[in-house]
Amino acid sequence: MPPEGKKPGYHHGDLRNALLAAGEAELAQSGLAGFSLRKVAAREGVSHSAPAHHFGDLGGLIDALAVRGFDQLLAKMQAREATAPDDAGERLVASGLGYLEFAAAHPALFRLVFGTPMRANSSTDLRAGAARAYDHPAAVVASLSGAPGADDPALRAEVLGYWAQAHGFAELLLSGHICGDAGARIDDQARETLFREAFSRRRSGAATR
Amino acid sequence: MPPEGKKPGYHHGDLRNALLAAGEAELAQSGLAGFSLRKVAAREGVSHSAPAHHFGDLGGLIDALAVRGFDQLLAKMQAREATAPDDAGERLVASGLGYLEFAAAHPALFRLVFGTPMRANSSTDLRAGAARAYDHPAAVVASLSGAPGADDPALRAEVLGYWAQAHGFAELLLSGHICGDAGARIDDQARETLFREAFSRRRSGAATR
DNA sequence: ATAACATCTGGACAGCGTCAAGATAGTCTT
DNA sequence: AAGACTATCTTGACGCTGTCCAGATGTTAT
Repeated sequence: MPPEGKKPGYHHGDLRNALLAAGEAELAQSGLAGFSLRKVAAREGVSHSAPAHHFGDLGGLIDALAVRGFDQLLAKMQAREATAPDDAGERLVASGLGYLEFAAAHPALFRLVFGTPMRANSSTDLRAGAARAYDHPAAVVASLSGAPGADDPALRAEVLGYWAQAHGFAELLLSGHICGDAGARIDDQARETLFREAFSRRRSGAATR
Repeated sequence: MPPEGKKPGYHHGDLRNALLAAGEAELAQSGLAGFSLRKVAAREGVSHSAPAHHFGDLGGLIDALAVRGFDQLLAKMQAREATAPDDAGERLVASGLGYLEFAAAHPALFRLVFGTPMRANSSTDLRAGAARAYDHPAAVVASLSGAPGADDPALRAEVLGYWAQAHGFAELLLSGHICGDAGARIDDQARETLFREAFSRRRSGAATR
């Protein structure tokens, strides 16, 4: 019966995916600070050490949540781009706005995703998820810059600068260093105006390369 | 005898400042994950609940460390600028490099500083520390843009874009999304080259405003 | 000296992540 | 069909955490 999980008919059915969903819910509700393995387990009505078999330890659960987070981030970028006019520059701005949208909609998950350090021994899933999220804006920048070689160092710098700006904007927003209070949700429209304003200067620089 | 703390002659002498120093040391050694009030207290040889009287709770200690962190960040920016040639653009780049230097030298403290959300009810000290750190790059940008009015919205956007890029670069560096491994210290020279490359595009954009 | 106060200790408590041992349910081999 | 095997989950324990509270200790003011 489980749609896609693992084999059907376990004790729980599909505990692994259920725990991931519960983890996201818990994260959205209690934030990153109060996040705990035991609360996630309790949310699914399962014993406190049931998650261990699926994720090893807390780090394992966090990594798995981060993988899903990367994919959600990517999806937000793509969704926002789909609403943009058919212009390379506009698509890039839209992608950045999608980035911000995700951070604003899921602040705790966003912090979890980028709080998880990418290490040389990180799981393959995690590295692949991060790569998917990075490759997409890279492709957009490439199309904007007239598609030079994919390994062009200038392109790499361009993507890095773009990503850093969008990411920093998101982080500062969540820290409350932009709107003055991390709790008060900044108005969507105001956020977009602010980002466009700050970002347009970067774009004009990119166009002159 | 205590140089500047509070009144002299306590049981410990100047426990508050001693705990702050111990906190930074603990942070540098064990990172943000393993950070604990009790370990900091043990470092100074005092009981596990001695810090409570000076900082209230863990959040109070963290806020106090964040205030110091902001000042250290500011100092790093200023120190780096002092070595830059006398050119507004170069000073701005130097300021960003100072930002990165601080993040690379004190990763856990950097994350603590910006992980502490600025809320409307945050302590006056914390808000003032953040303001000091923000006002400085703002002044540099203002001098670069030909010093328009301090409340010019265009200037505000310019500063925000600059800050976001430097901050995002630092965060991505610490997450391991730039060099591929959060543990491996990226070479100082490589970091600077990368940042200059990514940042120069922004500057050229700024110049055309 | 006596009172008031700031500072620090020590014990208690619930919640946490992790580990080890055992119960339960599904699958596979024969 | 029956037994062996494995995956899944429960239970109880451990040390560590932040916080609270009663009290001890040292300092200052009256």
